[in-house]
Amino acid sequence: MKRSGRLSVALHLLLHMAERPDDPIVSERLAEWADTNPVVIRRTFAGLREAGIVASTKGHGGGWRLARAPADISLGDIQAALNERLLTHALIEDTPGCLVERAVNAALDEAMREAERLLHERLSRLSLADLAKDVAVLWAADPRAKGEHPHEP
Amino acid sequence: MKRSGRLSVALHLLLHMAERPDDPIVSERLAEWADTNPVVIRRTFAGLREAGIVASTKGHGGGWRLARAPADISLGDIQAALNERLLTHALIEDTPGCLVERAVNAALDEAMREAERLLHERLSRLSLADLAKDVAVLWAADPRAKGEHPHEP
DNA sequence: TTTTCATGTAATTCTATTTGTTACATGATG
DNA sequence: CATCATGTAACAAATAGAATTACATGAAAA
Repeated sequence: MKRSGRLSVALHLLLHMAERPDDPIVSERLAEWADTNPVVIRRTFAGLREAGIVASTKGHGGGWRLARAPADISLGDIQAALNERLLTHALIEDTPGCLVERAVNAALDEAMREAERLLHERLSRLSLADLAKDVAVLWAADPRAKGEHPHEP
Repeated sequence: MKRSGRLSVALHLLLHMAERPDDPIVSERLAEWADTNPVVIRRTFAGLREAGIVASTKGHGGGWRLARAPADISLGDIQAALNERLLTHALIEDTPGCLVERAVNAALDEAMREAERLLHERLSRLSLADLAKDVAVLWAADPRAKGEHPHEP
């Protein structure tokens, strides 16, 4: 597989950041957790910073932390901040002269937009705090699984 | 742009094939219309043939034609036959040990599946005949536009 | 103030996916 | 049997995304 995608990676890391709101985490550590490169983290998180979801500080003791409470950060916010394309939007070209192409584009575009709208609404109804609760439920159901966590001390 | 995508290309060509159900169209001509290569057409249409949407014949007078009436071919059928991925399905990995990753995957997967289901239902409610009707409406609204069609004799 | 640590970002390389191309086999028609 | 068309495999090219390198900026500690 490997179908990571920025949204899932960001969610994973943000949830870990939410576990310890007080100490910032450096890009290098986040990169280890996500099995990627620190620069990729900075690039990805740049959008989150602009959206006011995370804040970064330089120098000693610096790193990344959440800028708002987990309950105030929806998955929709995160998705929008990353502007990752979740749907393909398979249109033919900008302004086709062919009437058939125009009709195809119109139909597909409308269907895609509707699906996109649904997806965004659904993601907007979930917050980081909700997901953290899901994690707690999983943990209660299978306490041993916490040990399987590959990146805890 | 150039965001073609197999679905939009296939729809475009199928609609043109629906205009003249009686004479098969060769891959080379379809390729010209879609501004691509004949082999790409054959590859794309192979899925449609397996799904019983189109039929191909070899030799003189051969080519591609619709295998069913346009009213019996839904956009959902076509999309399924092409198995083009319209949504990104951004999951982390197959079976993550980390509970956080599992919770993220569960939430995203459910949202994605719902959007996918909606999209497929919506596409399944539209047939090629419906789109052909849309084309007719466009033509009535702007009769000159038929002349802009780049691939008519 | 100088060193160290961390982010910010541009530029480049790597890699995986998709698309396009070539070549040739198979089958149907005249 | 010559021609036309699909069917496919194999390969090349283009693309997009990710990873890497390099260096600048700023903050804390020494």
